[in-house]
Amino acid sequence: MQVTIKDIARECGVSVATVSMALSSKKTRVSEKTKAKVIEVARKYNYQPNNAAVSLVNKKSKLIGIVFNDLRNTHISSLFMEINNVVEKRGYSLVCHIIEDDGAVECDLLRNVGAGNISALIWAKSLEKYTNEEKKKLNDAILQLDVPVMTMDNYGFACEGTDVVFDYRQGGYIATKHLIDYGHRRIGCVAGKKNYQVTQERLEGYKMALQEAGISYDEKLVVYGDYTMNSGYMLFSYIMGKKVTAIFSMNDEMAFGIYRAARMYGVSIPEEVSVVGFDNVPFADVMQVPLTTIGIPVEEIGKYIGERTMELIECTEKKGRNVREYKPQLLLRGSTRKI
Amino acid sequence: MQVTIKDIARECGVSVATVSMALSSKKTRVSEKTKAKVIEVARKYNYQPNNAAVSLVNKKSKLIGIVFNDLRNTHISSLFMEINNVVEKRGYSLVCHIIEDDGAVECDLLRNVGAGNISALIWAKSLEKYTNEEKKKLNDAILQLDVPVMTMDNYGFACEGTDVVFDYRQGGYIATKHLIDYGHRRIGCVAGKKNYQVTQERLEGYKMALQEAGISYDEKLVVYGDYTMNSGYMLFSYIMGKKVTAIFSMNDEMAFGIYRAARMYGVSIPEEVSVVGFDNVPFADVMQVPLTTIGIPVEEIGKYIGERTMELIECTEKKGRNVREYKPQLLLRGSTRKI
DNA sequence: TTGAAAGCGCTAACAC
DNA sequence: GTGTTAGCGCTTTCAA
Repeated sequence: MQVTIKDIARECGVSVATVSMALSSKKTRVSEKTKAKVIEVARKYNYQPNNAAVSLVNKKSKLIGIVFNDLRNTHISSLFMEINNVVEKRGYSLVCHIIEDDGAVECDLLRNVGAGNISALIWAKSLEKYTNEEKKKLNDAILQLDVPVMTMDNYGFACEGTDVVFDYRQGGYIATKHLIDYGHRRIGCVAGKKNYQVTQERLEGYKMALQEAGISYDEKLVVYGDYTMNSGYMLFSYIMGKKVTAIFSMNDEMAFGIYRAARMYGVSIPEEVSVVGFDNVPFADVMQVPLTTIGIPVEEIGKYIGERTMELIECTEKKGRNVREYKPQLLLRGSTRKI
Repeated sequence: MQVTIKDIARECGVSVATVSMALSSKKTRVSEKTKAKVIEVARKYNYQPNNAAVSLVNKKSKLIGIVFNDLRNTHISSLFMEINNVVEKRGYSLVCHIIEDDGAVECDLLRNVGAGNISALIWAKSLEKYTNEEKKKLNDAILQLDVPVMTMDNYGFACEGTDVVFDYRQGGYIATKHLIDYGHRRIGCVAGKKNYQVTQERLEGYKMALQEAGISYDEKLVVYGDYTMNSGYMLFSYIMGKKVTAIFSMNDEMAFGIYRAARMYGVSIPEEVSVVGFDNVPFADVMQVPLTTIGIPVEEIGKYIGERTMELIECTEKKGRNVREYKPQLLLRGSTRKI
């Protein structure tokens, strides 16, 4: 049995209220002497306040909910580590919720999350193309949580928090433009899940670059995967069948799948086909032919999310909702060549 | 404000006790009629019990603590996903604690964890070579938690739970033996953190294989990194300076670092040096020269940990402590060659 | 079958 | 400066 405030009170010959105040970090009217005594006894018994009790009365806990799709992607796990690093230092812990892509489940999940007395929510999953009704349902569920919510996309939530967005459109544009600058005209696109907002944005960038160069858009050159390595692997033969000289892969994972398939089919990168990835995960630079890719400042983003979350939790005045945008960067490596 | 049991009681014209019982999954003596009514109203208001209150009275929460070093390693994040997948289905969530390698911090962390009203703890960080005093302190802190504790190593904790261990010694042996079978006599070892138990075990396997083949152990051929890609990268030139024809890398990450360095130095794998990794992360199979490595059944292990944890939480009778061991497997790919 | 009441551990008025 | 008390939302005796 953990020792409680009551045990300490008894031992010190004071009331529980005094103990509570003495142990509180707020400035109180407890005498130095009593305070010292209480702290000493508390330490002696290795006292730890019961979080459930504290949450119950404060209506807030030291827990921050975090929701994402898949942690196996290095890009996500790096983000996670960065966020955790910040909040942990302030005594908060992340409670994980991993969610498959399905609007219905999201609301169920939120009911669950809401019961958890979290102090904030970090919604790090990709935004999908929701119907208006789905959107409304999700927003209602979020509002009911009544805590600040950070998102990684423009969810349009009406609650306090920040939408931390990345300019995927620009990223798609830069990647494609680079290929065009290298003389490619027939550029395949291995896209991610079609119903993700971030997929559509990258695709717009891709189209924009093509249009700018006077290359007509051919939807046969665009093929949809699911952002996993395996999907890149599976899609390779289709896209090569379209006689492309270059591929824009919407993330590095899929690009790795492409590498693997290329090896299998004996197609060499970049001699026979140029490849640009997206994310800049650490492995991108390990390959025999390092992957040219679009960099995302994950450390910076993670740190910001963590700090902003803490600020929202600790600041009493409401701050409303704002947007913070990060920009892409082309990382030129070995997987693309001029033709 | 979330709706409470009280609101429902008022609306139904019954007492809170009745509502509580009606909503409980245990068999109760509430009339079907009342029960139906209560459930209907609860659903109407989207009622969710307040976890803090439930925890406070039950002394248990729907939270499971999990402690690890670094999630960026695909091997760890896969494990995490598997575990989460199992416990989430049963309504539990994982609360993350990431911890640097330092005994002192561990106990601090545990104090923190203990305050969180978790129902079980999954200690998925590597065991270090502790002094007896450190061991005792850690064990005491663990005992005070008074919840089942799963570990991924032989921590020797005295509490209820399971040590899920992997035969790293055998893994080290198999990896080295494979190299010896391929005719290598001068085999470098890029080890992980020296103070980790798992490092020492792999090293023992390495030595065992050498001895068996009548090759004398040369400690100059063993060099210690920290299991990150970067450390493999940094250590490459040293180990090549020792004129080895093969390298046993204690994990895949470091092997990738070796790949990268090899490319930089223009050393080809496996022509000039054979490499064996350890873990079998998905990327191992992506490389131009796929990495021969030691497989760990991560899915199986993660699933077992999740299920065993749930069993320990839900079963009332104490189950004591047991050990479950998993075995390594050599995955022959392209990074080793006969000489 | 249902209700009243106590209590889980803690905080914060309010009283002394 | 310190103690008394109410109450956070819920479960669980014990009475009715």
